[in-house]
Amino acid sequence: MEGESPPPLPPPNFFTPSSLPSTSLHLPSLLHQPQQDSPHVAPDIDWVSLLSIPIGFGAKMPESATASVTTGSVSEEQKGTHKDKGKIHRKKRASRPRFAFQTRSADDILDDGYRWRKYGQKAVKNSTYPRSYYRCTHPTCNVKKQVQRLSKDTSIVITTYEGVHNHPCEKLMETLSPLLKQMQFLSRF
DNA sequence: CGTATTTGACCAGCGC
DNA sequence: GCGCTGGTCAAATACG
Repeated sequence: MEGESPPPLPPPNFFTPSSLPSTSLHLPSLLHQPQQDSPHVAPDIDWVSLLSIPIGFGAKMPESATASVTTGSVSEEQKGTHKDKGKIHRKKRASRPRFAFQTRSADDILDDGYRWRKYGQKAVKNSTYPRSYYRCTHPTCNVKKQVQRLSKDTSIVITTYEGVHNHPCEKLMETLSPLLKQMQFLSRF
């Protein structure tokens, strides 16, 4: 199946309101990241286009939140990782929409409203901390993300998303529905 | 008991 | 061609 949308940019709608409490996203001086690893870091981000995606709600970013984005060329193919009795083989480094950003948080996992299941962890070169691999738990969504703490600045966490969610954010719905109800109620007056 | 995480092994890509 | 490294699987384990 090729359910996912090929457009080479739209990221999922992270930074949902519900994600804010646990993570502070203010890192003014981090834009010049030493890009030691895979993710290339763009010095500037067009959050408007990033957030105005069709899926979900296009959540708002905190005013001065910073992030590093990297996008890759899309090549839909690695779709169904062939499973072969326990041994799968991904084709090449198939690139899908990909972007990384940094957050300052004591917590490795930032709550972006989606549910993630950890499927691996690896020690990486040039980094004191291991990289963790997560996959979206939604059955039809195979978005992945990698989370790695910066060895230089242990308060910084680099999160790399790969792919685009093809489903709404449940948690966000949960969080917002009472709010919406309240708004509707209030708007009657 | 069902679901999520941990962890070691396996495999493919890439550089030398 | 070989070795290194990163990415993924899956069994075992932990947790609610």
